[in-house]
Amino acid sequence: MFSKACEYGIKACVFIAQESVSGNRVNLKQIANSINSPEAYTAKILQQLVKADVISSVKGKTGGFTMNNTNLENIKLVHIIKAIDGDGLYHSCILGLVECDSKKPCALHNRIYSIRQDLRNMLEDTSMSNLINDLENGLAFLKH
Amino acid sequence: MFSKACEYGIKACVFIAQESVSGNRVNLKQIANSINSPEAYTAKILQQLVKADVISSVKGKTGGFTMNNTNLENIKLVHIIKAIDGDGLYHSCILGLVECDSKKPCALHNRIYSIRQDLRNMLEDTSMSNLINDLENGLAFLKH
DNA sequence: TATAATAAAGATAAATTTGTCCGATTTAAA
DNA sequence: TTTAAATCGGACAAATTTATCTTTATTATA
Repeated sequence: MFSKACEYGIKACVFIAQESVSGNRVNLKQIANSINSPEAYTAKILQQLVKADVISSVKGKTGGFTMNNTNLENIKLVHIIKAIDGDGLYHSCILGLVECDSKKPCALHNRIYSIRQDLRNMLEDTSMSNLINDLENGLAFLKH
Repeated sequence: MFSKACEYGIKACVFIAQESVSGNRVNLKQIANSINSPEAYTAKILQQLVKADVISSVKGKTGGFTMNNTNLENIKLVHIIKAIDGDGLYHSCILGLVECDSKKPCALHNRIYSIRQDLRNMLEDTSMSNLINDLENGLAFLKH
């Protein structure tokens, strides 16, 4: 459903957000460690997220990554996913037709429509603060 | 969401099913043409579907592919998808955790759960006959 | 100022997915 | 019996995704 890169990106963001709340800036090694991801590849993904303004970075010694923690309820899953995978997940035709809409639907268009809509709503509604809450309460995990 | 191979597989099956109803056996060229897919690659996918008993094939001149048309309401989307992509779509963790269930959920587990369940139900409920109906009535298309 | 730790950037490599090609086998029909 | 049209199977190639390596730029601190 998501690319591997996107999976890493989401987990990294949640971790960064969580640490940002506690006032901590975290570096690549800490991130990769906390989400169980390959370090160098994770670095590439973090760069994409910095460019997309989802997270911010500080170079140099004591540098690392943070999220503006006055804004965590405005950073939604959809922002991360768009930055990495684009918005094909609920925009492009599920059967790959170039032209597919309610006027000229593919064979699955109507059957997948509401499911995709639900997915879209979830991704647009779920914020970093929402996700952190579950984590803090031990209701969810970023690694096993 | 689906792999390219799976997209082709679904479209091919619907086309084959539709022709089977009319008593027609169809060959690779007709299939690739009707769903706008690369011929040789489509051949590979059809082989997988034959092995998985989703479709059947006849070799030699006048050979081709058919579906048992007394059984079209029992062939569901899920059978095609399992044969090509496996059942990861609603079985494996959306964030890639090896261990992820209601007892130890990933950060998105609960938020994606019902959406995946809806997807699963749709794939398990939608049969070839269902899909053919829409096609026959001009309510859906396999190519643009 | 020198050093060490960090992110950024670019090149490369490995793995997977997508796609092509060709020969073997099968079968209907000329 | 030959030929032509079809699936099958294996090898190969291209494209994309995932992952690594190396160098450069930046910055805090000893």
